Formats: sequence, structure tokens, C-alpha cells
Amino acid sequence: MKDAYFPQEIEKKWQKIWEEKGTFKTSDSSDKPKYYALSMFPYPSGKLHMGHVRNYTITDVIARFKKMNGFNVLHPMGWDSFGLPAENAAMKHGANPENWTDENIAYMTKQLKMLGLSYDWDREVTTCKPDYYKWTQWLFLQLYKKGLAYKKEAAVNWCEECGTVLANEQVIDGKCWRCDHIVEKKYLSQWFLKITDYAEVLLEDLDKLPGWGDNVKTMQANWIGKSQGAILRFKVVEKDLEVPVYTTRPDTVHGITYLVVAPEYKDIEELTTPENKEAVDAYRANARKMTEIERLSTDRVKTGVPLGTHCINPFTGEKFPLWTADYALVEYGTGAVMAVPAHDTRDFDFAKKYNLPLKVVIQDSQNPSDCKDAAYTEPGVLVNSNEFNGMGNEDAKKAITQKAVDGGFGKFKTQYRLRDWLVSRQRYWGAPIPVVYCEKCGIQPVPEDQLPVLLPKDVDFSVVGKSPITTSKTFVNTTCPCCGGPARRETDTMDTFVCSSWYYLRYSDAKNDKMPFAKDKVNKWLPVDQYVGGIEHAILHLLYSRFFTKALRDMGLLDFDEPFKNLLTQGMVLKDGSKMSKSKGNTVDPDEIFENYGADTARLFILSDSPPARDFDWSDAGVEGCYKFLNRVWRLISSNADNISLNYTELKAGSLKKKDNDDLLRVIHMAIKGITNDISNDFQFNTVISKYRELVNAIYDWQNKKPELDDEDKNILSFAIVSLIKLMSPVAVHLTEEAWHDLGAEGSIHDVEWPKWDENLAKASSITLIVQINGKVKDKIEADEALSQDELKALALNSEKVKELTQGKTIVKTIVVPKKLVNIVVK
RNA sequence: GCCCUGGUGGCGGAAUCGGUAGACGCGUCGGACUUAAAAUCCGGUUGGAGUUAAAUCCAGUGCCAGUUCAAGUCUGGCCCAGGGCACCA
Repeated sequence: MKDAYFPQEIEKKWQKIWEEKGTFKTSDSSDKPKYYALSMFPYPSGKLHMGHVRNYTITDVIARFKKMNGFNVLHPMGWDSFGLPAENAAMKHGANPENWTDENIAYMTKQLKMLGLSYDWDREVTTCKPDYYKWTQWLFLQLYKKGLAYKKEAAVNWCEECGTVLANEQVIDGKCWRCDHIVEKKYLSQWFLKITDYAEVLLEDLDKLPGWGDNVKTMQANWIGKSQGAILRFKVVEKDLEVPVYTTRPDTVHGITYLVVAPEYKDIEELTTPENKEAVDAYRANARKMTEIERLSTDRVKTGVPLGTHCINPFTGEKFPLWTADYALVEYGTGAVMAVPAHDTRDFDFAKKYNLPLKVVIQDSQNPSDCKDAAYTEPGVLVNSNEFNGMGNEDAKKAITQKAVDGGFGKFKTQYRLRDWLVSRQRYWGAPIPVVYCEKCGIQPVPEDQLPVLLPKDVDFSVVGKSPITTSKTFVNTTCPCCGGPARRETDTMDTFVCSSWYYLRYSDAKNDKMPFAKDKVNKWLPVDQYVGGIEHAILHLLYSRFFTKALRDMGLLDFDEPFKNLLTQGMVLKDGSKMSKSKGNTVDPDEIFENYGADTARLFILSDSPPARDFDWSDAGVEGCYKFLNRVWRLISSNADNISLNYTELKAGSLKKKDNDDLLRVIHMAIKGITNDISNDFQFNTVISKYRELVNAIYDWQNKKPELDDEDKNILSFAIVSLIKLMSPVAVHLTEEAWHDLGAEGSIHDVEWPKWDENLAKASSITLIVQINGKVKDKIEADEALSQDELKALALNSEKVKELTQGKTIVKTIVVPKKLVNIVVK
């Protein structure tokens, strides 16, 4: 074994050997229980960043740990390779998105291999390749057959910068998720996936995911936005029309003093009198011009105009006016709101501004309010509400809705905020939506035996204002699969999130050319046992994937309800307290770290300083520290190469004659126990690495006190070093392999079993008894752990310290915690 | 406004059940080795009081109460930071 540690040399060597020997291939047939460890696959943007390094290292260590613990592990990797950056790069450089993507994949693959990740590359999936997107298209057709994919004209989010529509989930604070451009509303005919059919079960099944963090589950629950209430219908006085409203507060129905419809409400023109038309039209035109951000700003002063017509409250017979105001949203509920200014803060503000009346119908019986200064929105008892007076408002919600049901003017209603998923994109670099339009036959799905619908090559990427794909004559013009007549192909492609909604299924059967995956294989490997990725996908990818899994289950393609059993959302990688980004110029290039320190140092460091779920602050000194530690480990092994034998005798409790050797044996067992528990318990890799250091420090300390080693010493040292190598092998994958072979081992360290500990040895030989007086530590006594509670008590009371401090005081009582502590309570 | 997460030394962070607060590392200070430096090794490092040095004592886990023999940990009420949702009726 060489004296000095040369990571660059040994890392390349082992990467090559592992690849040749297929060390990390996964077999479909194995007696071992399965374990599926998965990182969110990357977009091939060009180069890995530290966020990738962190993500993949975490998953890799998990995969290796599970493999050593007897699992048949699936740990695959692939590329989320459709999407706009490739197309933008193509437009800028006159290249083809495919070439740009391929080059990036090749470079990033090389980087992943340099990191020493244990992927089974035979299962690689690349979403932009026809052998993958054929099945994305096939799945789209299955959704279409089930009525879960449909086309409709709707107000949609449009990003001018990206030249395409976006899903609701891709609009962040009124801006495009990708380019930050302000999103506009457009009326367009677009393809949607009917995720709303699954709103209830997507919400309910969050309870089946104890392995997900509450933060992600709450974000999804908020996004789905379930509320329970009622639809109430109000007759219009001047017209033969009704206005239905959705409300969660039917208990306040007697307090309605006006009603608001959204400026885009479908019957608004009918509901406007000729005298009010001019003002209403102007208001609506103005609302149209406003951006979503302006319109949805909560601190904006509410505005509106009266329509001139009125409704009748069926509960009171009272007549009240209709208004239009942009605080009513056309896309939620019915697009109309019953206004109860006394019990809703928004209605209160609006009523105040326009001097609309206010009627109190709910009161806190202890402390009634007249609601002159603020709306009363807390629970209470009904007043001014006819037969419901005196009823608690929660009961009244049911009773009043029931009256509306009985009277034929209302019903109970559960409402969700979740909207259907808009999946068409007016871009080239995506999976073409497999549909053609025929003048005679209408929308026709492409027959399955004609899949894939390939992306055309004869496109002009320099076009502005439309999708490049529309410039391909060979693509656009086609024949109708139904009548054989001339037809036009759909030129929209699918949102990349469609491709990524099922890739984790494909890994189970990546080479299948008859099906997206075989049912037995997908059922064997899925659900994913541990999914690791960034929090930014809390709603987008993770919600879409859950929807896909449930839809595919209902089609009989698979037999499980949820795709990801456990989810670890890793924190961001920061530098100097802020997120690494090119614009801030605080990025660290993984290549430089590999070159200067090696991949093992990078892996060790990225796991060392913070628990995986928390943000990680990159520091150059920290990297240096990890590199030094690996050198220290290397020296420990290389300087002892002659003293270490892989054929050491197994050491049991009491088998060692020397006290210091027995102590070291205990330290080793404690390390095995501690490290195993830290990984098993939420993957606390930062403390795992502390324990590596403690073990190494302990071995050095032990050795520094021994000028000469006899047979017993050599035996315990061998056990110590072999245990250390095994424990470190999931993290320092190259160094441990090199050391393992230098010590004369035959097979790979990555095929050995995880070490086991003996409970009797995983603790110190004696205990430190803590002696407290009134709960404060006053003394520490080394004691035999076999001592009884009475003996411990006696020991504590006999301590000089205690005698001194209790002198002249009364001992009220004494609490003994076995093997740990004695607390003496004195007055 | 609602929801989630977090708040512990100069810094990152540790502390299964309520039972030694600050593991391990970074930084820093001192020492050894060296002609010197690097590398390496050894030691100190929460604050304050105290002492030639020690011993020792006091305070301390965002704030205020509470429960308990004992609270970083449990309960109630706040404050702050990060993230999510938001005129959703």
C-alpha cells in the first residue's frame, strides 16, 4: 500500500473495474427483498451542480447501505431531457436541440461516473428518445380513451417569453416558473389532463404517506384546496334567471345585503340593465387589461359597479342588488359570491367603500358586536335568522343548507381549488401529442401501432412567434387514420412534466419495446422505497406523479396506490449564506473538486456538515478538512498494513486480556451500532461522519499508547480497521475499495455484508454515575453497571462532595435512575 | 391573514425515553517536530466571577409563564427567521 493518498489515481482505476465487472447491475431475479432507491432525475442542462452532487450522493449512500444489509437494490438514473432550454440553445446557436441535449447527457454521465455512483446504467431512461416518448404518447392515448385527456377552450396562462402556455402549477406569483416573465391570460383551445377527477383521493391518500414530510403534504393539501359548503341559487327579480353562488358560510345567509359576480361571469350581460351598461362594460374592459398580479393582490382596494338588477333571498324574501367586482373569481366556485359584510372581511371592506348595508346574523353571545368597525368572522350563535335564531353557527350551516335542498334552491357542495392540468405546449422539443385533426372526422387519436409520432427534423428553429414544429410540412400534413383523407397533425407537444410523471415506472423494465413496462416488473419494484430530491417539486412533479400512478392503477396497468413510499427533500446547497447561482457568481464547480480532492472527499463533505433535509453551507475549509480526514484514514491503514490480517479471530465479550484492548473493542461496537442507527433513522449522515472521526481518533489514541504490538493487539487492530473500512465504504467508495484490496481481499468491498454489533459490547465497561443535588450535577462517579439502585444511592450519599454539600441540610428524597443518575433533593 | 419548518458557542451542527448541554468538525489560540515553511502530531477554546496557576462558584439552548426531584426536550402564551398558500367566498 502506498504511503500517500492519491484519490485521482485510485478513483479512475476502480470506476473502470466496477464498470467492467458489472458491480452495480441489478438483477430482476433474486431471493433477497427488493429496495428501490431513487434520485429525481436531472434536466441535462450542461454540467452537474452541487445540488445534484448532494442529491445523488445521499441516494447512493442509502442504496449501498441497503445492499450491504441484504436487499436487492434498484438504483437507476436517467434524463428529463425534453424542455425549453434545449430549444433556446438551438435557436441561439443554430444547432439542433437533440445534439445539444446529447452532448450534455454525455458530459454529465461522465461526471456522474466520476462521483462513483452505484447506478445500473443498463436501465438508463432518456425521455427525449423515441423508445421512451413512444410510451409517453401511448399513455396519453390511454388517458384520452378514459376521458382523462381532453381538449377545451379556456382562459389559460401564457408566457410571451417562452412562447407557450403553462399549467397553473407553473405560475409562481403570477410569473413563469422558468423565466420569471409575467404571465398573461389568453383564451385558447388546449389539451388538459383531468387531475381534478382525483382531487379527493390525492388529498385523502396523503394520510397513507407517513414517510413524507409534513411540509410537502401540507403544500399539496393546500394546493388541492378542499372546502365544504353549499351552492345556493338566487332568483333574479328583473329577468327569468338564477344566480348560483358557492359559499362555505351558509349559516350567514340571512345577512346577505348584495351579491357579486366576476367581471367574466357568463350571464353578466343579461344581468346588466341598459342604464348601467356603459359603466359595467368599462369596468369589465379594465379588469381584462389588468395582470393577474395586480388583480390578485390582496392589499388592493376593492372596486366594483352595480349591474342594476336584483335578487331575492329565498330565506328572508329580501331584495338585494347585484354588483360586479373583480374580487370575485370566475374560475372558482360558480363565479358569483353572496356578500355578507357583517361576517366576511372582504365583503365588509367593499360594503364600507360603497355604503352598502350590513346585517348582523352571528354573534358571540358573551360579547356581541354590532360589526360597525370590523366583520365578525368567529363562531357564534345565530340572530336575525328567523327559525334558526339561537342555533350554533356550525349546526346552522347544515340546517340552512338542508332547508335550501328541501326548497329546491340549493345543495351541499365540496369544492376544490385544484384545476385540470394544462399539458399542451406550443414548442418543438417535447413529446408530440399523438392526435390528428380531420375536417370530416374531427379529433382522431393516432392508432397505437403508428406510435411513436416522431419529432420532425425539417424544422426552422429561427422562426419567431410560433412553434418551430409548425414549419415542418412533412409533420403537419398527414392523413386521417379514420377516413384516410387529408388531415392536420397536432403541433403542440406535451409539458415535460408529463414525461417525468412516469419515468420511475420505466426503470423497472427500461428496455421493454412492447409495453411501457410489464405489470409484474412494475409491481415487483414499485413503489419507490426512498425518493430523494428538491423541495421545489413539492407540488409539481410529486402531485402529477401521484395522479399518474392512480390513473394507471385504475386502468389496470399497475397495482399500487402511491408511487413514492418515503420522500426525503434535501435542502439547498448554499455558499456564503445564499443559494449557489451563476448570477451571484458563488458557484463551485464539481469538476474542480474532483480534480483537486477526488470524489470521495466531495461525497464525504457534502454529507458531513448538515442533516440532509436542511440547507448546506459550502465552505472551502470544510472540503479541506474532509480531505485531511481521508488522508488521516489512509495513513492509519497504510502505516499498519503489516499489522493487519483479514483472518483475525472473532472477538467476543471478555475474550481480551488487556483492558485497553477491551475498551477499543467496545468503541468499535459502539461505532457500528451508532452508525447503523444514524443511517436507519432518517439518514443522519452528518452524525455518521462524526462517528467515523471518533472511531479513527480512538484507534489512533489506542495505538499511540502502544510502542509494540503483540498478537492480541494485532488482532483487535485488524478488527478495528476492517470494521472502519466496511462502515466507510458507502461514503468513501474508492478509498475503501483500494484499502480492502491492498489488505489482500478478493472480492469488492461493495459486496460485503454490513458489520453487526453485539449489544453487550456496544457500551462502556463501567458507567459514569451522575450525582445531582436538587437537579444540578455535583459529582460524577465511575461505577460498576451491575450495582443495584440501593447500592448506587449509597455510593452517591457517601461521596465526599455530597457529604460536604448536604451538611446541615435535610435530605427530602432521593431519586435513582438505574445505571445513570442519583438526584438528592435537600432542603 | 392561514399553514409548514426552524431558532443551541465565533461558525456548521450534536444531545433515542425529560436525566452530564455544546459530541464531531470548521475557525482560532498555544505547544511539539523543522534552519524555516508546508504537512503532521499534542493541548485549550459558551460567557462571567475567581486564582500566580488551579480548585471552585454563578449564568446559559429566541422571550415570558407553568408542570417536574430534574426541561434544549413536555404544556400554555408570545417574538423572530425561512418556506408555502392566499380577494378561493
